[in-house]
Amino acid sequence: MKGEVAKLKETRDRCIAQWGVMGTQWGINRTMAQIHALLMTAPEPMSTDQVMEELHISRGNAHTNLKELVNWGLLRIVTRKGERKEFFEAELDVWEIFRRIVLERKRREIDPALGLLQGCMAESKGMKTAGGRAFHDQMKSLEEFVRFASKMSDRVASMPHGKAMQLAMKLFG
Amino acid sequence: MKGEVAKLKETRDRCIAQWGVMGTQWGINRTMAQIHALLMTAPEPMSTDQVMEELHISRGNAHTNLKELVNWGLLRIVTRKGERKEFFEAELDVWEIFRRIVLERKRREIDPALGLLQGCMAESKGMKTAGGRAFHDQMKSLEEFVRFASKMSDRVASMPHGKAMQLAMKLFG
DNA sequence: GGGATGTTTCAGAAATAACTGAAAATACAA
DNA sequence: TTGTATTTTCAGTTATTTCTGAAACATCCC
Repeated sequence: MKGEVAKLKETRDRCIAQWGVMGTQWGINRTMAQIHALLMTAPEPMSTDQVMEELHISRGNAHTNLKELVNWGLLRIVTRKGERKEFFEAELDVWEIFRRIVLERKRREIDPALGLLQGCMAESKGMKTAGGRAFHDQMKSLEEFVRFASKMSDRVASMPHGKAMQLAMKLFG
Repeated sequence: MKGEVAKLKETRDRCIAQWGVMGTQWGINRTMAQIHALLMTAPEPMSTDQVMEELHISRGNAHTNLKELVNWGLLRIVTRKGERKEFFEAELDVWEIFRRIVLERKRREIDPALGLLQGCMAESKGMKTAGGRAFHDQMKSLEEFVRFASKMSDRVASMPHGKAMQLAMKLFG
């Protein structure tokens, strides 16, 4: 019979691999998602070298993606007394993970769209032809909605966990 | 001085090009996003050939992406009496666009993650080692949250526009 | 059937994104 | 300052995704 330790390793490895595959569908790269899964399930912080070895990837790749995850706020850098090496640990609180992802997506996906729509609205303002007015109206309704979505993202992401859940429960039972 | 028609064309073209660039950051391909912008700002339904000509793309590319947008529910196929050709028109209602995107993303991003987490949870159930229990607990808290997010997506996407806005206003006024 | 019109598929080409490995830069300790 | 450990960068390579263009397929009409 297989030992529990071996089975855990197997399960965890498959989890990491699959999380990587899914990452490509979330618009982040495979390695970044794998590192995230690796560290979310690591019993303690890991160094760049440990990540390289575990995932069989190069130093450059490990480094770049670790730092990118730090930028997202999904990993923290920790150091040990007397050691210069950096270790990385994952944010484990699900609400905090959610908040970070919402804010980052807003920044990358919503804000640029809003800027574009506002530019188009401004340029088509006051047009007299039917085509011009139709374009302006369409841009306007999109802009209003995207601006609203932007605000909602901020509001949700600024709520504490308990409050958000309480609210959601009240709404949706 | 530049005519309004020319200016509109310029603005619209830049809008389409930029929407395409942003598409790549949303995890859909450039052409698909461009076609979406093209049709959202088109005064009337367009044929595959018109789309090809407007965006300077091949038939295969136009076809594949038009059909993909139909799958998302962001375009509809319309036909004209006595004509065999298919024309495409965009969904213009912002709430409907939002709903479609939420549902599609849930299907692609949330549901697969939920499946993976539930599998990992099941496999690590009842483990006795500290590592095994920690892994199980982490999977469980992620699973609970993702399952919750899945439910929220469905609920929000099933609300009529008016209701959703009314609710949002009450919450965040 | 056979021709005309339109849609779908797909193998190979082109473009884009991700990764490697090594060199350069940085930080610290002696 | 000099040596060592570590981080960062980046040019070149590899992998993946997207696009093209043409052939296959479908549908309708004569």
